[in-house]
Amino acid sequence: METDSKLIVILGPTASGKTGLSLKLAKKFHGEIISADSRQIYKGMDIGSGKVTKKEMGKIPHYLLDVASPRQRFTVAQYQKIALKAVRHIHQKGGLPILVGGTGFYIQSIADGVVIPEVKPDWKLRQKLAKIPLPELVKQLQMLDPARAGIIDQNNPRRVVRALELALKLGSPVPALQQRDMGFKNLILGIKKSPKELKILIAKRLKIRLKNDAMIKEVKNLRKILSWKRLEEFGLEYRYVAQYLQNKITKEEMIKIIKKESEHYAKRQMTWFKRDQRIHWIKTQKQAENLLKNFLKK
RNA sequence: GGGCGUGUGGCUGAGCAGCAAAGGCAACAGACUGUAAAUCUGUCGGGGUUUCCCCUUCGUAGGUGCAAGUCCUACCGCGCCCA
Repeated sequence: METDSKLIVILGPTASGKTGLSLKLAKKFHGEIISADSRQIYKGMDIGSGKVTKKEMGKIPHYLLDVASPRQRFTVAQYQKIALKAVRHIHQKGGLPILVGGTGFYIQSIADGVVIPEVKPDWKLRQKLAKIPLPELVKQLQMLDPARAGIIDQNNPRRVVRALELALKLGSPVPALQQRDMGFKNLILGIKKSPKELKILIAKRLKIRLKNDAMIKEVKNLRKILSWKRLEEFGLEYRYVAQYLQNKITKEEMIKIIKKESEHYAKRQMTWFKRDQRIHWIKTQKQAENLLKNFLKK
């Protein structure tokens, strides 16, 4: 079985069962799991992010969990570096790396080797820019990098600011999107679930997370080292549990909103995934296994 | 029985006599070059030859206006107060 140049990707919307499937496939195919989840990255964010437990992991090595403090902002570029290292490491060991997660951008950074411009976020600069009205920023960008200005979403302050940041630091237009050959072949599996199924799964999962106030306690713990604002930045469970703990919403409202927002999130994920024609959409574990077998034979 | 108030698109909720009718929610679609569970956009009564035209809408029925969701009358439903 030739695995030293291959990568399995398991993706899908939130609550679709990625973790479970990845564990089973890892066991069966001597795989090692690399998380591609922008929240599981952080220490202390376990229940709300749906992180695998030690017990579930068993002997299967996992990477890219708990690699950052939630006090610091983690980014795709950092993710790309560490995750790539993990892939290489597994390859060297003769194992099969399985990239698992729902963060499309993170997956893309590994599976497609997107080249991210080497300009670190300058938070001071961003703070400064945040005070300037958006139309002003857009005008500046149009002068510095007209091509970029035409491409990006001019209504999205976050995008405009980053584009400006690049233009200012680079002193030249942002190069067109580049992809680097990562040197390995991908098999991308997507877990297919209908919106109705997801809705049920999301509700079920939330109930479990809320059991014995486990998730509430988790957020309370995080609050010891994080501001409410930071906590709310994380979105979904973290955002709305934080709002609940601040008495901004009732518990019933919190539950309702988390469900609804998770459904929205699942939809956004699917919008991202839909455009990738390489994804093999599967319904069962058996389908995944068959695809994997074939892939590994080649 | 009397007084006051209210009835708007799937929901919520604005609405000055010139409106297919603000905003919010939901729904549907989409973007994504170091915050990506974040951030942002479009559509959203129906139809068409779709930067414009037509039709049908604001509890029901009449009425007054060139023109009515907006004014008047009656009726029906809902709410509060007095009996």
